[in-house]
Amino acid sequence: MDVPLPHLDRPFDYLVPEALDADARPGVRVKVRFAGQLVDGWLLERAESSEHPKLAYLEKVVSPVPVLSPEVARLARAVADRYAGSLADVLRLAVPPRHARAEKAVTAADAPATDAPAPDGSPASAGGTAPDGVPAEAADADARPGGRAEVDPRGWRDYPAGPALLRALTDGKPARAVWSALPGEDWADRYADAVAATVAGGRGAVVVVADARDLDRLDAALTAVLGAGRHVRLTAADGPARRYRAFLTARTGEVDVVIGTRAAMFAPVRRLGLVAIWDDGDDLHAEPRAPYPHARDVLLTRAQLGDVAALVGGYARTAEAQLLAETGWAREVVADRAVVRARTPALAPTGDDPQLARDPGAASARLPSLAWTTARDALRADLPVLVQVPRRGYVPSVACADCRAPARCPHCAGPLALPSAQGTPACRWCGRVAAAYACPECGGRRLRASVTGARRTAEELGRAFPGVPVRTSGREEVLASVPGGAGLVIATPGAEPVAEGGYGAVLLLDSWALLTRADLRAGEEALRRWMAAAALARPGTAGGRVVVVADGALAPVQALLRWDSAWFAARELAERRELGFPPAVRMASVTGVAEAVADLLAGARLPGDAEVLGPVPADEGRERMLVRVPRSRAAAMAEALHAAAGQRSARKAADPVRLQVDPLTLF
DNA sequence: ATAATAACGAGA
DNA sequence: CTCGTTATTATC
Repeated sequence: MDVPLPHLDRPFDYLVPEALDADARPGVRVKVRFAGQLVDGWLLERAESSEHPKLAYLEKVVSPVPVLSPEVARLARAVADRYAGSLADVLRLAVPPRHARAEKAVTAADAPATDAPAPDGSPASAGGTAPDGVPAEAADADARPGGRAEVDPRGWRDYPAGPALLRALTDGKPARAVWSALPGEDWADRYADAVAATVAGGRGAVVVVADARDLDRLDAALTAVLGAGRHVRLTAADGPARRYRAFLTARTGEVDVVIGTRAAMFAPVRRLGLVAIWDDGDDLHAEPRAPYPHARDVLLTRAQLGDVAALVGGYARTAEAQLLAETGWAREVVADRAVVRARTPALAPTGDDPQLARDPGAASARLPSLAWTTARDALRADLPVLVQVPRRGYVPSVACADCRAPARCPHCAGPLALPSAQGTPACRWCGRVAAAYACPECGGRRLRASVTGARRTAEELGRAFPGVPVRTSGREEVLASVPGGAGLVIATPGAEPVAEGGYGAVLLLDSWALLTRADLRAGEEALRRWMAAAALARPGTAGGRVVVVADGALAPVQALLRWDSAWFAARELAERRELGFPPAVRMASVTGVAEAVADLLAGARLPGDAEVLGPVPADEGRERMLVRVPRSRAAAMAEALHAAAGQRSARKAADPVRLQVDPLTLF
């Protein structure tokens, strides 16, 4: 039933009229009369009989195409349960809106082929709770052709466990890996290897990446390895028609490799053998619509349910990936330290003190002198230089309104920030408020917010290095790649182009904008962004250098300097265990007006060891409570919260309450 | 949303 | 005790 009300989150039985018998197959969209009105729904399974005394007839089969595969139906139910949401909400994310013209085009093209392979050969039990053993996909895999082409494991040889991973994929084994990519690694090629190995074993794959640029890269790499037409892109950015078309291509089994952004995480793939996600720390992987599932968790659930291999990779490792490794659920695929050392660019921290910049060039660019000389040397060697600058939207730092000198704390020289538009500036390091600030340079007393954007940094650096071409890559225009040779590239985090041959120098200037964010993940996120940029530098042996403007004693900076995000992730996870934060525990946030939140929690039969924390004020006069349970009680908590939401919706409680399991931000 | 049903209270 | 009104609950 395609209604989002939590108390209606269960299957309903209908009679199938004679005329619809042929079309009414599991997985089709239907229309039924429910409480007097026509509503959309999903046909989950056919049955001989029903417990229910008086059944109504199915009104209509919207389209005879069984868009919902049994595997995805089962997955959707599991995801709804994990996130305390409704099946209908998950199905809205899992199956793209129907596009009649696209449907006609696809089904006309391969009408004879659609019935023959019978993608759902098993008697479809999509109801969710009834586990019918091995899904059809896994059973089919045994029928894989014996003679299979080996995939060249060369690219994975730098990782001792790599070649074995590829072999396992080809053998159809449900290998699970947490991969830490080496700096300079062409991750898209490695993912293409993994997909090719899976395909060689006669099975399909789903790969999810964070954004369009990563998708283009993976697309190109896959085309190179598999050839054209073996895979399909699934992303909301392609528009409804193309998206639905791509979806159908996968659903009919025409292709069995789907790549895409998080819209692809539910993609139906025949004989699924591998799910993979690249850069799982990117917050774009978190679905912003109810029930807010995270692509990593959806894919891992999929792997778990279907005996499917899983690959979680990135330059940096998340605490969640670390948990997979520590619990033994997945195996680490990492390079030996000697190889890491050989591939890593020369990394150095530097202070942020403008006094250090005695060179006139450095001063005019407002760069610490080490950053300036590093860039200058790389340009002299005819190598490109990448400068990572903060993105707008972070709490802005503050500068003198007259001379533009950065405003610093008179006490500890930390950066000042304005907590609100009209507030008093306060130090981000020591927290002291600087009520009567006077600029040490010019004596000015007025302050202005100053996140120096990519554009201005570009202008200033252009002046500091006359004659050098300057490119910017950011929100408006994201560059995929830049040529080798002397040139400056100014990019915001996540928009760094790849340079031909690698950058001679990478300057990471946005350190405290990242590190001082009031966020559980601030350190992890800073490291992730630094590593993503630093990975584009040449190895130290080939002259690649990275300068990070940050205190070298800080743990994320240490992790960057040693290129050891596993160490940082282990530390981070240990800390979260101590503090009782995800992923060490499971949390849920309950957001709404105070009475509604209290009402829901009062009605929730939470497990005995659940802790309820809060309230914390949320935006628009609402408040937020957090519920925390040990991971072993996660399912019980989700069930209790979903049931409580059901009670509320059944009695038509007016004020909505938002339930989020493992919300991305906790504060 | 809306209809069936249970609960309730006033008036006969 | 009945009728009419209102809260509650289920909706195939």
